[in-house]
Amino acid sequence: MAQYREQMAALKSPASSSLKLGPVKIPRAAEVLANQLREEIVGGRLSDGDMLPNERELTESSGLSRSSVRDALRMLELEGLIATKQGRNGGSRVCKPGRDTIVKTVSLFISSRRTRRVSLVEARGAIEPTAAMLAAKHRTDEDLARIQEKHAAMVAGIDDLDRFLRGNLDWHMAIVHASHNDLLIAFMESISHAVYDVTNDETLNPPEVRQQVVRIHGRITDAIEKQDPAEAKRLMERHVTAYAEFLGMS
Amino acid sequence: MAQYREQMAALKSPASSSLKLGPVKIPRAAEVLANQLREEIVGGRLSDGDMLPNERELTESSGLSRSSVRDALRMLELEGLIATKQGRNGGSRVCKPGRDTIVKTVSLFISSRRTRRVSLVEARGAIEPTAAMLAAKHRTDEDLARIQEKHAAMVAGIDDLDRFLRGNLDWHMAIVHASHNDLLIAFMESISHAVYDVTNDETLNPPEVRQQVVRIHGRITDAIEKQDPAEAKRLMERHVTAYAEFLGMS
DNA sequence: CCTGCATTAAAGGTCTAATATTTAGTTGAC
DNA sequence: GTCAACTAAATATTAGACCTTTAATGCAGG
Repeated sequence: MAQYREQMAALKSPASSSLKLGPVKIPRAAEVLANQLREEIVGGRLSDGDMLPNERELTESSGLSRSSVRDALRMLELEGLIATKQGRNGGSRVCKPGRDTIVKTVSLFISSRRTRRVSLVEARGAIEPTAAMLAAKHRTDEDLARIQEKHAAMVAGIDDLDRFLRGNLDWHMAIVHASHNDLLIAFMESISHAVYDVTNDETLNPPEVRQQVVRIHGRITDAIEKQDPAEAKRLMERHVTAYAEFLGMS
Repeated sequence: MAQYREQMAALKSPASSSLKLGPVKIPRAAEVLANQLREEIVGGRLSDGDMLPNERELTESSGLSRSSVRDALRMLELEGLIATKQGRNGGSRVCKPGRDTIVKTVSLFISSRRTRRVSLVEARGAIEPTAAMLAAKHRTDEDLARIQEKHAAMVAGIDDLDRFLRGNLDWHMAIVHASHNDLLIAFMESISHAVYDVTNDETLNPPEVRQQVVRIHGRITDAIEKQDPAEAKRLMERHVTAYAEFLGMS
């Protein structure tokens, strides 16, 4: 605790000289501790699956109060770096953050900024062609089966907007997953729900558009089956820009 | 509080029938409150700049303890949905989450999963061509000036690896900013530092590669100046895939 | 032997209440 | 009028108690 107070004091000490300095960040106790623990984790001294000391021990060794310790643990938990379990033999276990952490953050970003439809479609247009190319390059047989299955589901549901859009979403996500690139998967998962919501409208999916979508999806699926990266990318690019232009006109 | 206990009890009530159900999520008091407040915010009943009730009021109206209320506020703060200020007239003010929230999350994801270099470069390869295209389409004069400035800085620092890479990074980010697409900017900011770290190596940037990089950067800058989206995209695509292949060989 | 129940211990979850610190306004001396 | 001291209102932190959950343990009865 004394340690902490010193840090505080140092931060607030007057800059008596004429140094121009930006706004001073005053960290809270919990943040300081969280930073230390985070450093231990990403620095590799604590690895996946290890247990953190329990709250009371941390309280002692840090010199902070239990509330502050708990605040720090909550932060790490929200960051997806630890998972906390109640009960005997419970405690905080280190774990690698999953894609869901990214998805939550980006989803909040999108919905609270009311990101425009065009921005979403642009972002999708950036990710999907590359994802399709990588899928064609790296797909396994299970990946392919999944993609074909989702495509079939969409074709079967072409007359039902909900089923059609659901199948559409699933097909796109199956392709991105087949890229085996965690970052692209996370980004795409983050925006796909928003894209779904924003295109969930009868007028944005008239029958002739659906027909065309199904046709090109089929061709892309084939290109991935044949493991033709360039073709998969080219077709996917045409597909997303075509739909973007269609949206732009409506 | 009584309310909360009821929820708990309901969650644990025996499913007397033979329903198969997944692992039961047991929310904590603070989470429940956080969810309610988050809903108020993203649902639009509280908008950017509004003040939340202070902690004691929330304590009263929620029936929870102050610790739980504070836990909830901390969560929202970490999500970037509120900013809390100490002191008189302090409190929690609603704010839109910024890109930095995404950047932090994704950076943690990358570093704690030890994401492979190739994945990073693939993700960059997805984002940048589209960003270049959008930059050519939507750039302002200030955007262009900034891009040209960063390009000049890189050229000037071509013999100093640090300056070269720093200029490289800045140029790429300037282009992405000129796309005026918040999602692409956030994604690119998230990975650019990692890409920088991962390519910060003399052997990955021999003189002849630097020369070539500068040349094509110049052409891309020109395409953006001339507002030629297709050309900007084509060149950027060639640029990133060329570097990806160079990395793949080394 | 093994099943099932009660007990217990260890951990996190919650509540209360007090104290410390920060910050914006207010007042008063000059 | 201006600056310093004071005051009030808010969050930050601490302390300690009690509650709830969970797993291990032990024991009784099959």
